[in-house]
Parts: sequence; structure tokens; C-alpha cells
Amino acid sequence: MSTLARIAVENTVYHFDKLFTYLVPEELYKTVRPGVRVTVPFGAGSRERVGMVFDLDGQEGEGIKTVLSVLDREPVLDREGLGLALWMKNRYYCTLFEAVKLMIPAGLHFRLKDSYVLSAGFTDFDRENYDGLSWQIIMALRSHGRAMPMEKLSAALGITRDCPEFKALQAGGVVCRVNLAMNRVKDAVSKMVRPIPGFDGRLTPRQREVYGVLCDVGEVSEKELCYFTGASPAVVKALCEKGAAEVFQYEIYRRPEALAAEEDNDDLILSESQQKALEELTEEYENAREGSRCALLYGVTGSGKTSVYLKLIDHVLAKGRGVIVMVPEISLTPQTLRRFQSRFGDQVAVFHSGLSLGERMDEWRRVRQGRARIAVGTRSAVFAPVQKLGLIVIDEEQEHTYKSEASPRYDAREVARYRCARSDAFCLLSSATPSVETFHMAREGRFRFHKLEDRFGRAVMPEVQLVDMNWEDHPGSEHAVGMALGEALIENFRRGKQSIVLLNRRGYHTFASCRSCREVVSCPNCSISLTYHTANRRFMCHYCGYSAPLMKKCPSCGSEGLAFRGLGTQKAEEQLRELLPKARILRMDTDSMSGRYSLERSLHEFARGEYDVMVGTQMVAKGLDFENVTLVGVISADQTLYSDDFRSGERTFDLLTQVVGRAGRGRLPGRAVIQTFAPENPVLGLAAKQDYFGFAERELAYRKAMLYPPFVDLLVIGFVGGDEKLTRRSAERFLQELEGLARGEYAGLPLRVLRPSPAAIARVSGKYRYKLIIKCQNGPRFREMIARLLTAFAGLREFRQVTVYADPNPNRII
DNA sequence: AGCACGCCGACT
DNA sequence: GTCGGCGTGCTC
Repeated sequence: MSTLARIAVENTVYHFDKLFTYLVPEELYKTVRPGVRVTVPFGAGSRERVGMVFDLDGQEGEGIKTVLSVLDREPVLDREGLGLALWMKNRYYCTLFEAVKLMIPAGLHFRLKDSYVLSAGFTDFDRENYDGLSWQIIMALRSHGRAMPMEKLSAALGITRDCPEFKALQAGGVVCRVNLAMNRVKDAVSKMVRPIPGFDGRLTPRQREVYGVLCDVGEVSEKELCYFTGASPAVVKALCEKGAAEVFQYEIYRRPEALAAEEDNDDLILSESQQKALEELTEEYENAREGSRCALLYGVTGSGKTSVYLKLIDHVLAKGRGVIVMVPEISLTPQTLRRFQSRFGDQVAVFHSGLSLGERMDEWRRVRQGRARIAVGTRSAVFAPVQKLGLIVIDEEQEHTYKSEASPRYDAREVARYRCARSDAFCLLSSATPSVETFHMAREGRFRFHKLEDRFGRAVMPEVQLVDMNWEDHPGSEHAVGMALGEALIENFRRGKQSIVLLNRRGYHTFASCRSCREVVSCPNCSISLTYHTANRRFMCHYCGYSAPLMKKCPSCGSEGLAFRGLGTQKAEEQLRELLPKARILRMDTDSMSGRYSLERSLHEFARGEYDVMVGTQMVAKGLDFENVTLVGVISADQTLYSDDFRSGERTFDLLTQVVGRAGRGRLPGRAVIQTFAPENPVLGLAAKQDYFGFAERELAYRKAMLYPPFVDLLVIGFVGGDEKLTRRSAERFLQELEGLARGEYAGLPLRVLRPSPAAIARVSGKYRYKLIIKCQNGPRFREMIARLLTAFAGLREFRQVTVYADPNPNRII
């Protein structure tokens, strides 16, 4: 009979994180189970912390402490979730509790508040024995009754944790410290009432009336019952006491989005190629053997990939299994959601960053209890506690948003594959422009490749025109819209059709530079220029949040000649208005779409034809489906090409393909005009031809030659510190240690390490950043070596002021 | 990241 | 002879 439990503890740091063994006291035998959270004493001061029970094993040993309390009645994680946390620690160099936190909605997180009470045996209420402040503390605690959080004590008496009188009271055993586990959000419960049928006892007229209503409706909330009958809660109470009704707690599920009014009962009609893909996928889903639990659905924009997987989901649900659908943030539009909700109704739970804590918690519970069997959402939806998982769909799998850029730096696509392997589920990647990594795997036969090469219905691929802006009259001048695009926009407007204009991200920034000293206005804390925001008339730093009001004089030389460069969406909107004075123009960017529902409303209005032109940043490029859009314009295609990152070609191709794909989705043919200063660039040429395969071959050849993924795995080690020299030396030292291990104990691992160098943005928030790029094969032995290095490095006193982190397969090299 | 332990200097 | 500075090491 085991009395030990192995527990992951919160707020540990990577280099000493592990499962800690605790003794389970007899009175907690029944409640301490894997997957429940407990509080445990931790560290030299045995301060109370939250922990997650992983298992009931453990080795008896020196200095084992005892579990203090249990926080959950029911496990919040199952065996699979616990296994996933262990896997994530190993793979992403995070702590176990960090991984655990990802799988539990924030609304269920506990925060321990340190609080104080008078000691149980304390009776010495003799004022003479205390100084003024001590007496005030005693009185405050006595009148409060319950445990009093430190913040309340501070607010009431102005004391701090380490004020001498307060410490003395603790040392003297008068006051003792306890911890309150606070849930961040209250449970969304309401008092429900239901009748006990066939009651024939005596009732007052009022009670009889209420009982009648209750029998008609069945279950209602007490509030509603009183509202409809005009009775008071006292009547309900009386009914319960007489045995005519009973009350129970019911969780109200707050739905993130209202269900669509129009029901989609029509069965989807698939084209021949969709039907073929569906049949193959269904067959594969049923007969998948070990190792082929993944497939790629490649389909050109507008080919109807969603319809295929909606049908596949039908099949999976019919077999009694659950589904996760991941979509990139950018295309989690109300349009997409509505398709799922109108088809699957309440079975769908939604997860994304726009939900409130309570909403996310409610959705999580519905999934955990099996009341919703489809989880739709962004990156974090991969952790949804779907029961009997049968399928994970990753829509637009190449999107960078699936990789977390903050710790734990997990990749939701990898987590998806891991979960599928564990649950014997099927993983479907879907895209019009698969990442070259995925394309490579499919081509190597690692998983099957299904193609939809034609647009759905009668729609055809748009005709694309690449315009060389070097021949425009005023190259690089204020005029964003060139002749060809301008004429196309006018023509399209004249024909009563809608247009979408994309302004590429980089060009969207407006920065200022001085006409006399040429200095660019930049952030004092970061090595980056400040961006001017018209909305608040301030210069802002997108990295550290620094901002400064619009200035007249140049901050470095003091002359009054600041010139604004770059083109913002507002500027583009103005130019479009000049060009098309009668057109109704909708500007879409994060500034104008800040409200929670303004995006949805704008899209709806655009769909209804209340606008002629939509202009915006990347948010107009993806996922939108309007059949009256027949023209797409790209103001400057080059910007993403110039970043010196190995994925820049891929990002450009993806963006252009996606935005071009917005045109001609209905019956009318579409066209696209792409403006560029580098028309000879092969990536642009291939994008204009919509030749994904040509692009992928070319890109793979480049990746192979330069030794980039998928031919190697990348691991970037980041170093951040306040002192530049020290930060650089820490990177050099890490390299030295790495070389030691790689030549010694870990000899033979395929490895290539680039010399440490400053990050692309060398300084952020006043801290210097260096990086070490490791090209490797990310296997268990390699990870073990890195884990050892990270642990050892944390022990080096010399570099205490430098923080180190490891980022496997980053989106971009910092 | 805390927190205690321990080894040196300034004080009653 | 003791209190407390912070440098060093551990966390069941």
C-alpha cells in the first residue's frame, strides 16, 4: 500500500524541475489521485505551493514532506494529459507545471494568497501586553474572522509582510500564516428547480400555480420560474419542503458566439474530386496502420477543403469519437465558426484568445464532460480534453501561429501528432500552400497526399498580373497604387464588383526620420525604429511598449525637420478615395478593428455589398470568402522577401497565394494585380503562376543546399542580459560547453553549430540578446544533451544575470 | 525564484 | 561576545 505521491510543483525553474515525492497523509488517501491538484510545502521555508499529482509511486527517502491539502474533487487531467506534460518537458525544455497549466483553462487556475489568522489557542486579549500596532493587527484579524489576505491587511493597516511588529506576532505564535487557494473565476452555476411528478399533497393556491407551471416546463432556473409566475423564492422553497419540487445546481454554459440563425440542414454536395478525397480519407481513417496516422489534404484556394473535412467529421462522430479542429487565428472568423456551429450545433466548443476566462472555462468543461465532442480553435485548442479522440484537423497547417513564441515554446502540430499517436487517432493536415516540411514528408511517403486541384463548382483560378513598379512614373513615391492596379480598381468598381487590396506588413509601418541629420526616430530601449500611430498621435515601440507623443523636433539633433516615411493603411485608404471618389471603402487593420464585434460586423457588411473595396493588412489576406470579389491588389509584394530569414520565401509565396485566392470564388472569374520592385524574383513569378509544386521543389532545393529544415532540425539558444559583454560571453561559454559534450560523451551526434551572434534586434527593453543556432537531428540523445547543458548553465554563478532559453524549430531566427 | 545556512565585519 | 551583512547552494 503506497502512501507516496509524485507531484509537479508550480513556480519551479527548469534546472531543478522534476516530480517531487511527497507523503500522502491518511485522511487524504481517498482524494489524492493522479490528475488532481494539491498544495504542498516546498523549499527551505516550506512555503505552500500548488502541485499536480502525477502518480502514486515514489521512493521513500530523506526529508520527504507531506501533502497539505487537496484542491480538486475530480481529476482535471487524465492519464493522457499527464503523459503529454512529461513529453512536453522533454521536448520543449519547460517545467512540468508550465505544461500542465496549458491544459487547464486559466479560469480554473489556483492562486495561493498568503493569508493570516489568529492562532487557534490564542486567548491573551489583554491590551496591556501589546504595543499599538500589534494590537491593531490582532483586532483586525479577530473581527475579520476568516483568514485575512496580506493585501487586505496592508490596505487596512498599512503594514507589510516584513514589518517588525507583524513578524514578532508570528514568531510569538499569536498570528499564523495560512494559504488560501483562490479560484480566479467563480463557477458559473445557477439554482435550478424541477418538479417531483405526481405530487398530491396540500398546496396553497400560489404554490399550486407554481407547481403547475413547473410541471409544464420541466427544469427551469429559480430566477426564471419566479419571473414567469411572479412568485417569490419563498414559494419555491415551500414547494421543496413539501416534497413537490427539488432544487439542484446547474452549470450555465455561456456560449461564446450566438448560434447562427440559419440552420444548415442541407447536406453538403461534394464535387467529384472532393468526393474522391473524402472516400480515400475515410478509408484511411478506418484502416490506418501504425505509422500512417497522418495525411495531407492539399487543395487550391476555393477548392472546398472544409467541406471534405466536415464530412469526415460526420464519419468520426458517427463512430463515437471526438474531434479537434485547429485553425490559424487569422482565419477563425465568424464565417468559419458559423459553418461548424450550424452543422454541429451544441456539439461544437470554441477555443480562442478572444474569449473571456469564464467562457473558456465553460467550453473546456463541456468538452471534458463529453457534452461537446468537437473542439474548434486556435493553437491552444490542441490541448482540449476531447474524450475518445478520433481526429485532429489542422487547417492551413503552414501557419506560423501554430508555433508558440513564448515559453513553453511548443508546436501545436507536433503536439497534435503526439496526441494522435497516443489515442490511435488520425491527423489531417490541410492547406493550399503546405509548409515545405510537410510537403517533403508527404513526398517521402511518410504520409499520404490527397489533392483537390480544381476550384469548387464553376469557379476558376484567378488570372494574375505581376506589375513592375520600377517603370511607374514616380517609383517609391507617395503613390502606392500604380497605373495598372488603379485602372483595374476603377474598372472593377464600374462593373459593380468588389475588390480587396492588401498592404504588406512592413510597409504598413510609418516611421519618422530627420531631414538634416538623417537619424531615424528610434526606441531608447530597443534597437528598432518607433512606429507612428495616428489613432493616439504617438510614436510607439512594438517590442517594449515604449511610447512618446508626436514631437516637432528631431530627438537627436533638435532641428525641426522630421519626415514621415512608410505607408499606412490610412494613407492607402486616402489614396483609394482619391482614385475612386464614389466607392465605399472599408479599412481593416488592428486599429480600426479593436472592438470585439466590429470585425464580425464589418465582414458582414462587406458580404452584403455595403462596401466596394476592402483595404488592409494580413487580416484581409486569409480565410475570407466573398463571392462578389473579383479583384485583388497587392500594393507591395516585396516586403516579406527582404527579411533575412530562411522562411521568407515561403512566407511570401503563402501570403500571395492566399490573397490571390480571395478573388473569383463564386461564379465570376477573378483577377489579381501584384505590384513589385523585384519582378524577376522567382518566388513572385511562381506565386503569380499559382504554381505551388514548382515553388516547393525550388524551396526544398534551397533548404537542402543551405542545410535548413526539413533537412536538419533547428534549435536556437537565446541569451538575454542587461550587460552586453556578459551576454555575449555567456553565449560563447555555452558554445564551449556544448563543444565539450559533443566531442566527448555525445560524440557522433549529427550537429553543426553556428558561432554566437547578436539577435536581429540586438536590444529589446534595454536587454541585450544573443543567439546560438544549432543545426541538428532533434532526437532523444540530443535533447538529453541540451537539457544537461541548460541545467549546468543555470548553475554558473558568473552568468547569473543572463537568462538562457532554448527554442526548437523557431518560426524565425531571432 | 526564495530561503536558510554559514562565514566575516561592526556593534553593545 | 553577538547581530546581521550577503555569498553559496538546495528545493521531495
